[in-house]
This record gives sequence, C-alpha cells and structure tokens, in this order.
Amino acid sequence: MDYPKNDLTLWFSNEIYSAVTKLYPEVGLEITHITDSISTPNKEFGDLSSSVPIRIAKHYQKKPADVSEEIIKNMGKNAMVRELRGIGGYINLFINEAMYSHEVIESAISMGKRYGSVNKGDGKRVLVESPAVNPTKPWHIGHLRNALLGDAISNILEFCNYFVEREDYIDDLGLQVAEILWGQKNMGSDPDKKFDQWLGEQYVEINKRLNSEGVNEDISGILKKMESGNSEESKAARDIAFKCVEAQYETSKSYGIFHDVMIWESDIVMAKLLEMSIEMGLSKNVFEKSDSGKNKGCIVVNLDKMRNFARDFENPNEHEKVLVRSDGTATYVAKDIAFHMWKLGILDFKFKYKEMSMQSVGKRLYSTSEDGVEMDFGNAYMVINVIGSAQRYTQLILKSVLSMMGYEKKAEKIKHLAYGEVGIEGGSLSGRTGGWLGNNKAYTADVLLDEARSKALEATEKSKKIEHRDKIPEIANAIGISAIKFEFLKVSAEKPFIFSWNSALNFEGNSGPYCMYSYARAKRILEKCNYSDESIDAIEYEKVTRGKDFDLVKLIADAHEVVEKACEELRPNIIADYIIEITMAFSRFYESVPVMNSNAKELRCRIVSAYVIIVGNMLGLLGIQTVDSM
RNA sequence: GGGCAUGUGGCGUAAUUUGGAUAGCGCACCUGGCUUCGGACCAGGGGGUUGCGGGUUCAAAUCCCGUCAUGCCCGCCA
Repeated sequence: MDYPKNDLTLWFSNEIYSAVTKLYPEVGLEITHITDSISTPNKEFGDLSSSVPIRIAKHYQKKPADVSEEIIKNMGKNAMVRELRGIGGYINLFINEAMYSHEVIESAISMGKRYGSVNKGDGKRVLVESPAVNPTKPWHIGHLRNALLGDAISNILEFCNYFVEREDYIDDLGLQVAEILWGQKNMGSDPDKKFDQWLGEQYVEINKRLNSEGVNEDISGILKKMESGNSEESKAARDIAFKCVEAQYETSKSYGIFHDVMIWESDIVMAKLLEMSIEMGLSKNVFEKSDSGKNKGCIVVNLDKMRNFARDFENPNEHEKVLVRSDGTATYVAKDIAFHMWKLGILDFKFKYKEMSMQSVGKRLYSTSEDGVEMDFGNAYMVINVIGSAQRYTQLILKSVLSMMGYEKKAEKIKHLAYGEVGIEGGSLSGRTGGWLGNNKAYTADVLLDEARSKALEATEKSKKIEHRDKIPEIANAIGISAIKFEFLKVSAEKPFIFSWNSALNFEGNSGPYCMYSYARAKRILEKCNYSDESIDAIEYEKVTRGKDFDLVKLIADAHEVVEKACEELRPNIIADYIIEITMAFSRFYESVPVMNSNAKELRCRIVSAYVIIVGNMLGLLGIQTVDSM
C-alpha cells in the first residue's frame, strides 16, 4: 500500500528535477537535492514547497522569482495538484483538496489498524532490551522511563514490520544481590509489603551497615560463591531475585508492558558464553594477556587500538580495559560482549527456556532455565539496548571490540537508545541511599500509577458522559496510565528529565488525557451521526474546503512519514508530537466546522472516522489505550 | 586532564541529524465563549537578542571555530 503523500511528493520532485535538468543543466543538481529542498511551508504559501530556485538563481546571477517561474512553466499537470505558484523564489504547490482528501481518507479507512505502518523491516528480527532493572528493588521513575521507551520503540518497530523480541536481562549475580543475601542472613526481617518494595527498603538499611568491620569481606565471599554456580548461595540468589522480579512484573503488567523473554545472568554463566567469547577474542589477538604493569594477570583489550572507532578513546587515563580480572572473574564489559555475541548470533548457542505465568493470558513470557527446552530466541538482525546515556562509553567499547573481531556489520546493528537520567527536584533516586523513597511519597512506578489513577478516578466520576458507570474504574485506569506515558514519552530521550508530580499528573494541554478526550469526542460525533464506514456510497469530496477540514486531512496524510522517522531515529517523542498536532487540528476542526448539521455530513463523518483511526493507531504505538467515553 | 551530552519566553518543551519564508506547543498569567455534535475544550492577548562571542551563507536555533554553565563517563564496580 502506498500513501497519497508519497505519490504527490514523488511527482513534485520528479517534475522539478526534469525541468531543472532541461533548463539549468550546468548546476548539476541531483534528484536528492530536489527531494531535500522540499518542505511543508506555512499554509498561506501552499501545501508543499521547494527552495531550489534560490539555489539555481545564485549560480546564474538571476532573480530567484524568475527561475521559479521558468521551472513552473516546464512542469506537467497532475490531478492532485490545483496550482503551482512561484512565491519569493520558492516553487509552491497547492493541492487539489477534493482529490487529495479522497485519496487520503479512503486509504486511511481501508487500511484501518494498519494505517500509518510502513515496511522498513521486511520481518527481520530485532531484539529490544529493556528495562533490565536489578532484582533488588521496585521500579522507580527512572526505570519506568526505560521501560516506557523500550515498550514504545518495540511497538514502533513492529509497526514498521520488524519482528520484535522484547527481552529483559536479569542480573541475579550482581553485587547488589550479594548484599541482599548478606542482609537476609544478618538482619532477618519478614516482608510485610510488596516484595520488591520491601527488598528495596531492606537494601537501603543494608547499605547503612556496609563498610563496618568484616561486612565487605563477607559480601565478596558470598558473591564468589554465587558466581561459582551449584552452591547454596547461587540458588538463594536466584530464588530471591526471582521473587523480586515477580513483584516487578506486577508493576510492568499494571502499565501494560510485556516481554517475550527474560535472560538470567546465572544462565549465561552456566552456558559458558563468556569462556567462548574470551577464547575467540584471544585467538583473534583482540584480547591480550597482560603479564606486566598494573593489570598483570588480567585479560585486557587495548584501548589505543580502538581509536579507529571513536574519539572517545582519545587520551584516556587508561590504555587498557580489563575484561578478566587477575582472580579469573569477568568484568561487566566482558559479560556484555559475550551476551551480545549471542544476541547477534556470533556465538551459536541456544538457551533452554520455560514459560512463566506472570503476564496476562496471551502475553507469553519465556525465561531461560536449566530445565527448559531449547527455543529460537536471539540471533537478531538488529539489537536495541535501552540504557542510560551514562553507559555510552561501555556501549562504544562493546561495538568497537566486535568490529575489531571482524564483525563490523553486526556491530553497526547494535543501537544504543540512550536516555538522560531521571531526577527529582532537589534530590537523587539513588537505590543505595534510598533517594527513591522520597519524603512523603516514594518515587516508584507503583505509587505514581496510584496517584494518577486516583486523580483520574475523581475526574471520571464527575463525568456525565459515561453510560456504564461500572466501567469507571477501568476508564480511570486507562486515563491515569495515558497521563504518565505521554508525559514521559513526549520529550526527547536524551534530555535529562526532572520529574514533577504536578506535571506528571497534568490532564490538560499536551497530555495523554487530552488526546484520549479528543478521541472520545470524535467517537461521540460518529455515534450521534449514526455513521458507519460501510453505509456510505458516494462521498462528496468536492465539499472539502481550504479550512480546518483540509488542515486535518493534510495531517492525516503525514502519518506514515512520522512513523518511519520515529523508527529510523528510535525516537518515540516524534509520535507524541504528531499526536498533539493532529488532536489540536481536530479540536479546531470540530469547533469551526459543524459535522452533524451540515450539508456535508457524510463527508465530514468520513474525515472524523479517519481521524479516529489515526489517533488510535498513534496512541497505540505509545502504549496508550483509547476509550469511547470518559 | 580528556571525552560525551545538555543549554530555546517565568517554568516545561518542539523544530537541530537533512540550513529556508513569521522559532511551534503546553503550564502559569490576562480577555472572551457552554439554550447549538462533550468546557479534560475553544478563540484572542501579553511574554523570545534560541547561554555568550566570532565565522560561513542569498538565508543560521540548525553548519564551523572559540567560550561559559550544568550533568555524565574515562574502575580488576555493575
């Protein structure tokens, strides 16, 4: 399915190109120069415009206006185009509203749930890792940012015809888990609340006792035993981590976020992926055994050799990055290299999996497991890591190492969706010191959702538009979630995000509830008009005016461009921007163009129907549900 | 010391990758609008030397150089 906007833009650039090559061959313009010169102008200047005459005028010392006139004279006709006009040295295209609206609205209605989708991925497999929270605490709002970005980008990739595996990495062998186990032994207390919350609070208490006599030695002893596998400690670590993950997944479920597979660090260790990757690195002379200097006895990678890959490695304090410590244990980077060799199918290994029961019916979740069956996860064409931008350096080492081993093409397919840290006014969200606990309200995903729900419930209960009153809690839940998701996703990922309760619970203006409201109003208009997509024979598209109705149509026509850009650049905020723009256009439309009592009722209903499709699809990409009344 | 980000009306943000016509939007503030498809709304208004200084260009928030501020990274932590 092609989109009318594509046809139009293609025609416009081709016509300009052939006129230009005929009239001004000396400039040597390529078709891409023409395509790049095309943009959407302010609407008094038309619907599409090209600045290419200005460029040509410069070359010939002519007036841009004369050049645009000459080009226009040499361009052909198109039924979708009403007029070409030279204004201020630009070539401005005015669309034939009736023809274009017809094409756009009918394609939206016939494509329905698929409208806006594009085929970028050809079904190729993408592994999206998110949020990979340590199994020692509840999700706080920083983890939530990760989870929401991961979910949205997965939805967008799927819409662009990638086969997406939503993967979660669980580090059950980390220092934090060892510290928790120490706490279990030495402090003893029973969970009296949601397990992850309780564990997170325990962790803060445990931290207060670190650095006192003998404690750190005890903990590193526990960590060693955990990593050796088949020990009491390794079993205890996985057990407690599992209970925490179960609790975290309740949070995930409440936000409507799901995964396909979780991969446990302890299973990666059992699989000996690390040994395989280290061996490969050594045999390719990318890794080296250091037998002198401060890294004596370690296996390292030479950072100076990596300068070919990035400026980041210039003048570092260190010339080597340790991969395997002198005691034989691996660093985080080494583990990550091994894991990515599996993700990309460089290491041909299949984990065993079993199905988990912590997601809703129909949302199958598998977990690596000693006693499961082999399944076909991993071996992906592209890997997306949703990780804080603080880890840019490590991600770069990872990619550079794989390139040095001869896997440049695969390394290029590792994408770091880097996001800025989430902060709170006058504080940090530290897990160690317990900054996430806040003063009166904890900054957890659970508390945030509770707050959003109760605010939404208050508003929803006042609504006189909801016929089925028993649906109110469900509707309020959807509204609360939308407020949070939209608030987090509307800003660029790389920007630092200072959280504020006020802003997160805003239901007006640029907000999720505003968008949902717009959708509900559109649905109500269709209902009052007894409209259905099938019941209409001939739509009078000639009644489209150059007013708010056509403004809306033009935006509906842009959907696929927005989706494609968001996918290429891994930026869900582009979708959020588009939703805001189109919902505002819809508000202006229904305020100024009557639907029900008009001589173009069927036509306008049809536009509203297309609007419902597009806004529903776009909100869906952000993980936001729509409701018909609220 | 080196590297990487970020800096846009009082606050929050879009546009920066690919230079283009009057820097878009929300919150807050001011004015007006529910007997007419839903006021979680709409219309109108005030508020900007796009951190600062240079440069390139017909054209700079956008590109280049310098500079300042803030944050992060450069560990045998993860």
